[in-house]
Amino acid sequence: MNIEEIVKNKNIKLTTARIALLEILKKAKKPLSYEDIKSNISMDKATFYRNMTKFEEQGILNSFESNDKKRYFELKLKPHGHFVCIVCNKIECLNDLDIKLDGYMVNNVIVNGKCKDCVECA
Amino acid sequence: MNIEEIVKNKNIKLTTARIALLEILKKAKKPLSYEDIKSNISMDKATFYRNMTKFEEQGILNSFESNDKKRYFELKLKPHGHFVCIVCNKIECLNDLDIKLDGYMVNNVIVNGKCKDCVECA
DNA sequence: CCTTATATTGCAACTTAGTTGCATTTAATT
DNA sequence: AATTAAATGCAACTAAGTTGCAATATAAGG
Repeated sequence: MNIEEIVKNKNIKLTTARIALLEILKKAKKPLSYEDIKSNISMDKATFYRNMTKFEEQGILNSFESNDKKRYFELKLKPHGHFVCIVCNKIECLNDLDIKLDGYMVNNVIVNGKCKDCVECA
Repeated sequence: MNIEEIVKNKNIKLTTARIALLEILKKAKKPLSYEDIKSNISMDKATFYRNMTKFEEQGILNSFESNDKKRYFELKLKPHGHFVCIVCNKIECLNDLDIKLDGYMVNNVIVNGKCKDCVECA
């Protein structure tokens, strides 16, 4: 899935900033925060957050607050859940987690707890 | 389950502030933020957050960041998941959601999406 | 019941992820 | 190329949560 397909039929102007963001998000195998990618882009954080809001409004990505008080963003390519470790804040994708709730629209499932590494070191 | 049972065998000094907090959390049928309860208590927010951290360290409660950038706290009485609406930020308890992951310790499951009301109004 | 050691509290100052206003620049359209 | 609406960068701001420190309350021992 290339960038053109992602933004097809969306109300999105394709600026260089947005293409750079979408490329990075597409390559990432997990949700990213502004902190994660700011060294890879030359873009004000206001622009970053405004673009993320726009992408989310247009249904291109999902976002959620993690336990480190940061917002994480991920393209809506293949739906899957996420595990967030309350000790080390690591985020892992959970591909075998499919939750449906009648009458609700489910965007993202987040499981909070201790990851394998942090369970062992407890 | 009364307050004495909750703090039994925990390293917790029972101050009036803590008793008030535990009473409020026990009565609540859903996770609460500082914002939610500050009008019901006379307590500095530093004291509030330090006590929540202490309670969590002692395994008395779980906490998580919601999509409104606030931290929510709930006593660990009966394990259950939570639905968080990305539109209206409402939090609902999901009592029929039981997720286990091999090797991980699961504390709290959060489902992000649109609640029944916000799906209808979309 | 009074004293003492230790934990807890309140205050105020601070931290930091994210937001907003505004002037400037860029993209899409004619 | 000119027009127009949207996007960008900057700097100032917002607000949830944290920290240092002096004052206070708690639990334990005499």
